[in-house]
Formats: sequence, structure tokens, C-alpha cells
Amino acid sequence: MRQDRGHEDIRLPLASSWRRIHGSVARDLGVAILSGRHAPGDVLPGEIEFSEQLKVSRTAYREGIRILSAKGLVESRPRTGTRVSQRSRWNLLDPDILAWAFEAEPSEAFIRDLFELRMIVEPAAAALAAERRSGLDIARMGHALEEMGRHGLATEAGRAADQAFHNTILEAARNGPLMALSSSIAAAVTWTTIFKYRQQDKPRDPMPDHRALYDAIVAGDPEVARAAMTALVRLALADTEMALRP
Amino acid sequence: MRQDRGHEDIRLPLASSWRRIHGSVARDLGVAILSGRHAPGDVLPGEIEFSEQLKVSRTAYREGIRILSAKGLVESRPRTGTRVSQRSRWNLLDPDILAWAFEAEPSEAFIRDLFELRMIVEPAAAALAAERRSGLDIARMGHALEEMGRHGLATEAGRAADQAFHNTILEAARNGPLMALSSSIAAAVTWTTIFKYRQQDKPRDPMPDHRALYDAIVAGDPEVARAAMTALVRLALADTEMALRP
DNA sequence: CTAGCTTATTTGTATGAGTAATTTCTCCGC
DNA sequence: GCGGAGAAATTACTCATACAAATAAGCTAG
Repeated sequence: MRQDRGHEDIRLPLASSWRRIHGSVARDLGVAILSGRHAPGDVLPGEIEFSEQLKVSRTAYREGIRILSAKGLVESRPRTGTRVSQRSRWNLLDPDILAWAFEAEPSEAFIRDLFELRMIVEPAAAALAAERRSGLDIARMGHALEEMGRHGLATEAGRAADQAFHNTILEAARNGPLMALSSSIAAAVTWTTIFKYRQQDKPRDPMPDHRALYDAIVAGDPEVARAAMTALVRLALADTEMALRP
Repeated sequence: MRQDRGHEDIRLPLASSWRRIHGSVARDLGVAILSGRHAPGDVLPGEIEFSEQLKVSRTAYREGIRILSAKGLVESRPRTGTRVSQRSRWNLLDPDILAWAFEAEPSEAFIRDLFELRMIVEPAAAALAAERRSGLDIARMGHALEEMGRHGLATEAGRAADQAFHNTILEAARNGPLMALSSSIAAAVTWTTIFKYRQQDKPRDPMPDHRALYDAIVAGDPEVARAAMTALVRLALADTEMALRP
């Protein structure tokens, strides 16, 4: 029996994984590395010592390290030990790494970088989506817009709908590697909202630009869609910049 | 059960990881998944059974699975077992996943997707690089161009120089998340060359468009750089398309 | 038929022993 | 002194075994 779980569980990327011990070891160490508490080049204590320090078995500790290693955060070799890799090796587009990076307040520079990426990727994705979107995509986007309008971005449901809207556009672009950027885009979207509401009492209404984008994609006009998304991201960027340097 | 490891030490992106047993378990299973031999939704045999089948200990097997799980390829839960995740969960931008995907001949659709991504990302990166490049960046790009010209893309050294050229541009864009796309770009670059040389005896000379791009970045003109990169990728795409549908 | 308990199965964790890789040190020949 | 081969020490890696925890499925009482 094939279960079609298209959209089902987008949030909580690997929620179950940090319920197990190896998962929380990875998460704790990952956050420590991303927040700079372990700098690139630093050598971690040996397996026996560190696992005892963390009060976990070597098995669980090693599995945690394996996770970090798979994401490029650390490298282990016999005799040398396990050391934090150079930043350039970190897979900054990995969903978990993004989540860990945002666990602590992320640096302004990182948020700017994500917006720059968003500005590059999303307009192009919107253009592709306008050409390739299916009826189902349109229905999902429409539903997301409704939800967004009904609940507003002040509620969890509204923010989830916003995420779903942007995510559906990426899906509609029908490009696997592009889709893999969704967590990065989602992170930028989330922090836009956070900053916007932190700064302003009566934030700008996000619905008009979203509706314009939706219309363009429904109409199947790639260039209009590209322009609409560019405008949308530019506005979001303006909101965020305002909060970043008050 | 074919456990042949084709070419042992030919290239070494993260060579150390598949030297250890857990690494080769991850690699073998990863290739099997990416090549479709284990489809999304499939449940793998139990740990004890499968690890015995692979002639490795349960510990090593589990560490391999942890690696795959960290990259989104599989999910394990007690009682249900370990199953291959939906494609949308795969982190297709992970360097290892790309390497595994290209271990077997990749699908045309995947190569097209990568090119689409390249066409989106690289022109924008070139524009940013033109604004932000340092003297060191320019020196590196210049050196890479020289090497490329001297050895030609028929040699390993020439191809490495090509990679280095494109990689330096991404670095010069001064954007961490963007840099993390380098392995995806590199994969597309590599397969361009492979297809080009497979198809044509006397392939198009890649130097003129590379030099034009280099000049634009040295001159610090973002729009010219963007245009030059767009032209370069378009040519590469044309070469590849020609090989894809003969 | 439902709610709740039981059970069986599978992954998760712990521990200890032993292996392999690799850096560093040492010693030998020169 | 100096360079290189070999020994030693340190560290991660692998293995085997035992037990714990989670959970889907089946069972039983109501």
C-alpha cells in the first residue's frame, strides 16, 4: 500500500530524531558548534571521556558524532581525534543545521546571506512554477492563501500557511535539487515574520503581494510571476532590514 | 549480492569516510537507494539480519544507517523498522548524495535539474563576485584559467582547474549558504565535460567564454559578469543537451 | 464495537574487549 | 648532526552480547 504523504508533515524536520539519545547528542553538539562554542579546528575530548561527561554510552555518543560528521560539521580520525571542520565544509543548507543555527539567535550576517539566497532562488522558482504548476499545486496555493488570510501571520497556523505557500511554489518548479532548498527558504521566511512582528505594532499586510504572485502563477505567466516574487521578497527584505538596524 | 566496489581510489572527495566500514555501508546503501534499488517506502531488513548479510557488526551497520538518516535518505523507528524516506526528504544538495547519485550513471532528468539550478545560481553568484572579489580571488581565478588553458579539459588537471575556477567565483560571492551549493555546481560542471567529450571529437573551446567572465569579474562589473556567466552556462547546456538526445 | 491492556518485534542503549590506523618518538646507519 | 626505518603510544573503529524502551498489532473485558 503506497501512502501518498505529499504535504503531510513538513514542519518538525526530523522531530523524532532528537527524542533518542544519539539525536540529542548531535543536536546539543551541533548547536554548540554553530553558536561558536566549539570553533573550527578545535579538537573534542576523546570518546570515552566525552561520553562519560555527557552521561551517555559510547555507542550513543558515536552515533551522534556520525550524524554531525555526515553533515560536515566534524571529522574524526584515529590518533588525531574528532575535530570541528572548517566552515566551508559545513553543509549550511541541511535542514537540521539550519534549525540548530536558529536555535540560538542567528547572526545578522547569516540572515542576510539567507535573504540573498532567497532573492536569487525564489523569483526563478516562481517563473518555473508558472510554467509547470498543476491543478493540485494551484489548489494548495489557494488554500494556503485562504488560511493565511484567515489566521494572519500572528498565529502559528497563519505562519504555517505562509510556509506552505512558498513551499508549494518550490514544489511546482518540478526540480528536485531546487526543492531541497526549501528549508533554507523556510528559515528566511520564518525570520522575516519574527523580525517584522518584533519591530512593528501594525505590520504591513502581506496579502496583496502574495495574491499578485498567486495570480501570476495561476495565469501561467513566468515573467510576471518572477517580477511578483521579486517584489514580494524585496518587501520582506525591507521589513527585515528595518528590524536589523533600528 | 554484489559487493563489488568498482574504482577504489580514483577520486577522493571525502575519501576517509568510505574507508571505514560504517562509511562503506552508508555508501553502498546510499548508492542502492539513489539508483532506485531501494524505492521510497521500502522497508529494509532488520538490523541483525541485514548486518549479518553485509558481514559487518550491528554497530557498524547502525552507524552507517545514522549517516543515511542524517542525509534524509532513511528513517528508523522501533517496531516499524528502517524505511527509505520519500524523495522530497532527501537532501539532494548534500555532497555525498550527489557523489552517490553520480556513481551510477545519473538520470537525464537529474542532470537537467542540476543545470537548471546552475543557470539560476551561477549568474547571480558571478554578479556578487564581481562586487566582492578580493585580490586573492582574482589571483586564484587567474591561476585556474592558466591551468585550464595549459592542460585542457581532456586531462584531470584541466578539469580540476575548471572546478576551481567556478568554485572560486562562488567563494568570492561571500555567502555561506550559497557556497554550500558548490558541490551541486561542481557535479553539473563535471558532467558537462564528460558528455561533451563523449559526444564530440573536437569539442568547442571553453576558454573564450571563461576569459570573458574572468575579465568582467576583474573589472568589477556585476551586470557584465552576470551576462557572461549566463552565456557560459547556456553554451555548456547546449553541449550537454546535444549529448543527451543524440 | 470500543477502550484499554498485553504481547511480540524492532530499534535503541550500555559495556567491555579487542583491532586498526596514524602520529610521534626512537634508534640506527650514515 | 641528519634522514629514514621501525617501534610505541594513542585514538578512533569494530565486534559481540545483554538489556531497555518504544510501539504496532492483537486480545480481552465491558
